[in-house]
Amino acid sequence: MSAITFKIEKRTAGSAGRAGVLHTSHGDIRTPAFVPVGTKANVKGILPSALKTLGADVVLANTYHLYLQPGEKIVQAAGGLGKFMGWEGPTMTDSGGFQVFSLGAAFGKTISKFTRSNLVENESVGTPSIYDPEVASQHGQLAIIDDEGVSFTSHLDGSLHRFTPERSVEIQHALGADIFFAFDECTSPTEPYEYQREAMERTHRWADRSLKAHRQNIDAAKKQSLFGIVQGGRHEDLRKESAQEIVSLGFDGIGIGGSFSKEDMRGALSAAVGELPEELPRHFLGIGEPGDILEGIAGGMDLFDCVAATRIGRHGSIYTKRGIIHLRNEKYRTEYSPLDPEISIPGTEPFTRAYVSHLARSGEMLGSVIASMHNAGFILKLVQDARQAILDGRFEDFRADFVTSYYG
RNA sequence: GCGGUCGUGGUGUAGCCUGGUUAACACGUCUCCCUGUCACGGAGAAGAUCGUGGGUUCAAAUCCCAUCGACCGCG
Repeated sequence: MSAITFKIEKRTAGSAGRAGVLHTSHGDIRTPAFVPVGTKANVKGILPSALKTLGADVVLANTYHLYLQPGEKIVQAAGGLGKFMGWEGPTMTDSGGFQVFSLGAAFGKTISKFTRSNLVENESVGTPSIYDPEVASQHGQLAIIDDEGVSFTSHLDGSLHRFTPERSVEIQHALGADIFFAFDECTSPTEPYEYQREAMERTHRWADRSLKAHRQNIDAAKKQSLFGIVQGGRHEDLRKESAQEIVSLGFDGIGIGGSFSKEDMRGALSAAVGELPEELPRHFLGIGEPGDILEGIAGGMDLFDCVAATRIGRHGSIYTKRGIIHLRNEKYRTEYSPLDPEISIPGTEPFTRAYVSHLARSGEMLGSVIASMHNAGFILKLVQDARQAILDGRFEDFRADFVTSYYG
């Protein structure tokens, strides 16, 4: 049994896309949907009320971060993630597995510089039992993967911690989101095929353990839904195999994980989606840029989360119908025009490029707030418009028009 | 008027005593990057002939003299 129900309302004609509604006890998520990321129980720079006005149905927080600070017990005592952060709608949590990747993303690329390090083991068999010390040290972190789980040091104080699939489920039960993810390993695209297979199979074992741990907690299983994650790197055969395996385990929804190059994304996605049953909601983890989201929608994905909107906004860049612009650039200092003359984002109407350029240059937090709101609103609207286009039977035209304008 | 301190990229400084490769650093500027988060992030670039004039020396930001300017103290 599942705590959510998913209904597909309309499919695209020339592609695998679909529009639907994902019902949760905290409200409906109209799909395709963009899920703003609120890692530490807040979408950086955007109040929940504003987020709602911008059109968000659901937000996603991170297990790794909330476990470290303030600790899942505090969130649980507050009444769960949604209550804690003042968000009344549906919520999701990521498993923390991605940190295994993000802490060691450059492993293999710069490994030659560290051959003297006794931290690097089993290099020849492609088993990075410890990830790149240089990258890790940027965060003051190390992560050690074994079949049981992953040991890692906190980026906050360097203390040692350990996640296993069971522990991740336990934490996510405490956080109490409507939808949460199984603990997985996200590999670097630079890893060889053998390692991609090894990591994928480990992720499958972890998925099975996650599901068992979830079902053991009767109360949580009634209220929360668990999504399994398909891995397999850029290899279509692995993606296919992973999708079959994850589906067979009986999750409430499917996440597509991984780190791709642009060229590999479409193939890996379609290979996986081809193995998925229609009725399960599909979440494309960490995607993405406007074009990638539309690609994902066409490929049959329903949910997307991504930090890019708020992150690039914080760093002074905004999406426009004509592509990304860097507001910190010299020329925008005196451009007294709307952030994007071709689109209206609720709450950002009064502000000009010159104004936000000034705020960004002077390090004012309001600049980050306005740009984050604009970008989140831009992506939310893009996905909403795409949804409407699917319902109206004109998705491919909509997509082509957008891409032509955005990517020139 | 006398004595002293100080003048180095846009800003603030280091280097000067013990002359010697492309004058260093921070911030700022310019450009790029950011896809299951890093708000105070990452990469690259441009930018000073060291106040001015003269002298010593193979060689001066560095030593000497003069001069201009800023500041401090004494009159």
